[in-house]
Amino acid sequence: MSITYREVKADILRQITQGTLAPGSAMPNEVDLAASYGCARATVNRAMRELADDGIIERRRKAGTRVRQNPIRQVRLNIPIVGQEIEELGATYRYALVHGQAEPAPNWLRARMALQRDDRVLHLTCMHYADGAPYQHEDRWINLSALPEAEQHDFSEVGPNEWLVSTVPFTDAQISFHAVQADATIADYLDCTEGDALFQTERTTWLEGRTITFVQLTYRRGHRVTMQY
Amino acid sequence: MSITYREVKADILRQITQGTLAPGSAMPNEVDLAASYGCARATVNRAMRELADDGIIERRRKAGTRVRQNPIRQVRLNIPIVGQEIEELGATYRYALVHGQAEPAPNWLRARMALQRDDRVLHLTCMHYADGAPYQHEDRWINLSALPEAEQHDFSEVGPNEWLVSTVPFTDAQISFHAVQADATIADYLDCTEGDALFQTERTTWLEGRTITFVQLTYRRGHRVTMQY
DNA sequence: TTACGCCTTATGTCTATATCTTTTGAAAAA
DNA sequence: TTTTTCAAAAGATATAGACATAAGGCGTAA
Repeated sequence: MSITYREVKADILRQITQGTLAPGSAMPNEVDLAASYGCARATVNRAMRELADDGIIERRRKAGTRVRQNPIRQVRLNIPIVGQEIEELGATYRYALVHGQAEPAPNWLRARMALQRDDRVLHLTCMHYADGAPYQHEDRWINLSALPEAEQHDFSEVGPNEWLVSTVPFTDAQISFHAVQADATIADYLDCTEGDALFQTERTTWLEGRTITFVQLTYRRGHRVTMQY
Repeated sequence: MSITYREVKADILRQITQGTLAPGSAMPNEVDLAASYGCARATVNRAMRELADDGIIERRRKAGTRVRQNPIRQVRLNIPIVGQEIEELGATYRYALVHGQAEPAPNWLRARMALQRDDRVLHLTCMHYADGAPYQHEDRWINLSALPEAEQHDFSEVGPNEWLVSTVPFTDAQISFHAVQADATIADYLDCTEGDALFQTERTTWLEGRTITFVQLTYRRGHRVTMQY
């Protein structure tokens, strides 16, 4: 077999990292590269397409391909559901429903979830434990107009996150990470001190333009999200 | 022209989201799909490959392709350098070097950066401002054994991050996000109250197995990292 | 029954060629 | 000079056919 697209990709990357192909410089076109590697143009194309996707090079029709001045640094971040996250740590997962009640949406939440004036929400408060110790506090609101079956569902055994991903998979979401100070309630749940700095994730989820759910996930003290690139 | 791989991808995705193809179910093989779409196998292959890459379907040689039971939720997170980040907010960026000194690596850092006993590091403390207000505090250590030219460089005008990405692009890195409480020093720099919960990023960067730099980036109060998927 | 190894099959990849689309730069028109 | 138009260039994508590779499953031998 002749040269593979992986080898072409690796060779081009090597030339870039070793400085043979300088940042900002133009690269030969696909036809010429294919000729010099002695392979088909499609093979070069795939290698170049992946490098562009990785943020290493920049491609423009007619203008050609050039090495990016500064490579785009990007990571892929998996968003696991908390049970899996805990079990991957090698710990035992336990879930508890703290509180669940259907109620009219408060104003701040109506704005946040883009709800109508009379929309009702299911407010759930849950705890997730790793090896018996508090791991994550979940404060969730589900839009009952968009997902009425949530009101009948029993969340005492299975967490709302798990139920939602199996009931409405393939949603869109916006996620945000930030830091919050533990208030007395959260400190109590997460077994930490009031005022502690905690890592919090907020997530709003849509299905076909309708807001399904908004959730605040507050992690135990010292939680980290790590990534490689 | 006949059907495109994008259309095939969109159609398969539609079937999955609409439930025609149930989660966990096996899909027809590429040859059959190509026949039913009236296109080449390569076209179907690209559509399916991208769906697999998106975490929607699962492919295994011989075993075939099936719809994932729970789609993998993943986001792509760009790691901008702080100047760009601030300018994208529409604010004016200003940089200041607070402190810079070459010194022997303290023990905790030696462990963290996997340094030898006698390795020296350049310790830099910098501030980044958006429209004149504190935005980010940078505490950085550069391994002088790996990057001796850093010692001669003047970091009073251009931040170490910018200098590093142009001097040693194409590095590997591990990033971590977490929350910290502002101590008196940080509170002073970031113009917040001691004890405030702040978002912090830590990053260790390698080049060919050697640790280049370790940095702690502490953001102003209320900083958020947001993503879509 | 169990373990090993072959056969088949589905995906993975390459080739060679062709057409489509976007974009740039130059020529032509105002 | 400025604007419009157009052709060429380069990447984007499609096709048909071929071979490569991994792995499930079955048959055979221990």
